[in-house]
Amino acid sequence: MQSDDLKDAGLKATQPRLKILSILEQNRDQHMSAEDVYRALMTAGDDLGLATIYRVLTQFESAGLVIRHHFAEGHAVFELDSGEHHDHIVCIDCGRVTEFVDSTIERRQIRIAKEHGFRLADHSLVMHGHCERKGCEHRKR
Amino acid sequence: MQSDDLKDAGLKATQPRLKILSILEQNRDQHMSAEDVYRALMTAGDDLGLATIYRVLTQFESAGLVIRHHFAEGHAVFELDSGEHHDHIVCIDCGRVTEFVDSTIERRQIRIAKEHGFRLADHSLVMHGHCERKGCEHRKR
DNA sequence: CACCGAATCGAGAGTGATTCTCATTCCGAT
DNA sequence: ATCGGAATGAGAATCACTCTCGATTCGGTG
Repeated sequence: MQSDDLKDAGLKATQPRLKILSILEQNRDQHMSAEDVYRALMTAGDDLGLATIYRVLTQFESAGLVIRHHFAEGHAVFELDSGEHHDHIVCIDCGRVTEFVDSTIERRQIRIAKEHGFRLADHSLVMHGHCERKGCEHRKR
Repeated sequence: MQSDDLKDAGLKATQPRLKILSILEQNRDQHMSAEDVYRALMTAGDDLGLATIYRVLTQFESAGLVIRHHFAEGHAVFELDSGEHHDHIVCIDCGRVTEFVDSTIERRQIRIAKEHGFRLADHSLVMHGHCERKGCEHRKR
């Protein structure tokens, strides 16, 4: 049950938190901004304050439930933390996000960090390109 | 002469642009935010408007004179474009930025993009870690 | 080297995303 | 059911940045 997920994460199981978690689970395959979550809740008939959404998403991040990304500048997007690290390719034209993992790159990073006197804690690799998917119009922005 | 650099980039050699370029050259080893540039100019006795700095930095970026990065969320930082692509490691504790290039990673990225149906245009790899440099206190945030 | 139209500036208002404040409401251990 | 601390919501505030527009500066021209 979801309320247990929250308890396990050390958070009280409040209505707003349950609803936000539920929206994120219903959109596992997407990266949602706070605004996206807000709109999804409105559509579902739940009227939470935007401030609450920002606050809760940040708590979820601290608790390790979600990961925050900054693909586009301007606003952050969130995804449930699947536990498996991965990097992203974002289509410059349509914004679609594809995930991938590459062990060669992962290994090289650790080595490079070490060579430069760093203990690697974390990294963010975002590639930008043009996807060949049909429906992606390479629309000029 | 600097005014020629601007002319070559297709920009009129105005005082504000010359001064901003000069500040960036004096800080080649740093990544400066618009605010940093603003303060450096103030300190040097030049009182430009913040709006001008943002505008000029954006023009410099379009002209290929500088590169804009988003290491920390919140604000962008700029560095003169050396012409050689590189990625970054940022120390979580002291904020120091180290640059590196790794051809293995560069090659893998192109291949991965292709495998996923993308034509790679660009990428951003930022690693975060703890540097071992003395003076870096691992000070808690 | 003074002139003039176009490009550029600066100050301040405006914007979008996010955070803060604080009075009110909700959880959950007792 | 009760109570105290945690959480929420509305709106103000903040932050980084962009826009607007009247004033100023460039630099090619005569």
